[in-house]
Amino acid sequence: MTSSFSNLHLAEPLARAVADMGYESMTPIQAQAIPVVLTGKDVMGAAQTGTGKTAAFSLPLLQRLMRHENASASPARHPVRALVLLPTRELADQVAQQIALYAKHTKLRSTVVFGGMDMKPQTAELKKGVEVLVATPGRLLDHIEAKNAVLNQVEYVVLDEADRMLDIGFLPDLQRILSYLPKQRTTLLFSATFSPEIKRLANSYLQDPVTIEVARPNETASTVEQRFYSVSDDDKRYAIRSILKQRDIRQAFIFSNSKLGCSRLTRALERDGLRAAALHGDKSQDERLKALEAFKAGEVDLLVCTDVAARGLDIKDVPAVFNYDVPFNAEDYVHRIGRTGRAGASGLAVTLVTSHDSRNVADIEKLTKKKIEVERCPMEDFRPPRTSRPGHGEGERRRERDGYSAAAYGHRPSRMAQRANNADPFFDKPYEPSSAAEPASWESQRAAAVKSVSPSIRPKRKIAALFKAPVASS
DNA sequence: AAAAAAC
Repeated sequence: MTSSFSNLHLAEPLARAVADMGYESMTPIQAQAIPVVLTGKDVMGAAQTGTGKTAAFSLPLLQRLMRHENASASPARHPVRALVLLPTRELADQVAQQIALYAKHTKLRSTVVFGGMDMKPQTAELKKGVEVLVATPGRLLDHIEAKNAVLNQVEYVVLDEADRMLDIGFLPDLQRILSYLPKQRTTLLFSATFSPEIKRLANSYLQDPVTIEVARPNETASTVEQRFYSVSDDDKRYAIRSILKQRDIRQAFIFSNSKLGCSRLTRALERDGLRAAALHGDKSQDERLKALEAFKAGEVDLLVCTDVAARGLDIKDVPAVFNYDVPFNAEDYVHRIGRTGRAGASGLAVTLVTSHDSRNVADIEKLTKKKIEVERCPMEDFRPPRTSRPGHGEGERRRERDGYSAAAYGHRPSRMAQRANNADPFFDKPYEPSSAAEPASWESQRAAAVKSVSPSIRPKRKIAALFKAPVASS
């Protein structure tokens, strides 16, 4: 076939590194991007997750840097010539390791700097001089301001997970970093997802770019089986345990929308006797790296994480991803489920859906252009009987197992029954697929909510929250 | 509604 690395005529040290790693044929993004990057043009590249984007930009980048590689030990003779920026520390670490492998037979030097670690060893590496610098934005700015890193000779800048790097949270730092770089340079942007707005913004950073799209942007990998299960908040953890058991799955990523939720879920799963570790931004860097390593080594089965782990992390053979919470951004859904089904392997992505997630589910459907069926969750009964409460007989146990059904009891639930059952008529009702093609407007959702909620059983502040307009997004 | 990235 034409898409073999041997047809690329990479410089011998790079070809040898590729052979060392056992790579033979290129993935589509590699086959398309490598020749373009070799020309030195600006690139905007979109490809599905897990298809080898790192090699797609780093191999041709190294090849171009090799034209003037330099064996001298002086930092002045080793200016930073290529800068690779990433949105999380773990990702910077991973990409740096990969680049070091590709460059190992060349004379090119590379290093990585990110926060949460001692500055000194990073400074020492920078002072020795590196051609390729991999970094997260905050720490890089620290090094720039401390004059540890001089970027006025950068020829190539890569924004990996580019849409995240360009979003509002990162943009100020990114702008400052870019202001230290020469105007005359090559800029490469890569991601699996690009929204139209980000695409427009991205184009303002590129000169006469070549756009490479090997798949429809935002497309999910066909190797991932996607399931959406309707559950109540209280049953989420039991749902996960049921599915793990039924599918005979040992390892999985479990995504939570908040750091607190992530920690709580981890503790609860540990109490259930499962081997879980938490990974989120409130953990020390040491704990973060340990959690990741333990998961990679198979010492931990469930990596419970926030979206810090949604993008780019490449761990072999992770069979499943659970969305304990439906992500706020549909783009994050695409990235999260991209942690499984990598490099052509098969994977399972299970999203747990409650009644207040309709809108986000609709957004996912719209973004991925894939019809979503919300199914009944296949649950084994992991729910513990709550015998500690007084007055518990067969009826209560059945109710807790099957959920409260007014029909089954032939009457309307009393307020007390509702509280005892943790039933919340609006927030805890399992998700019901709506026949409406378009997501309901916020106003109509509010109207429906107000109608369905009797003020007498709702605390006042929750009602007030329902009336509060959402903050304008943009 | 949250998370991430600097101390």
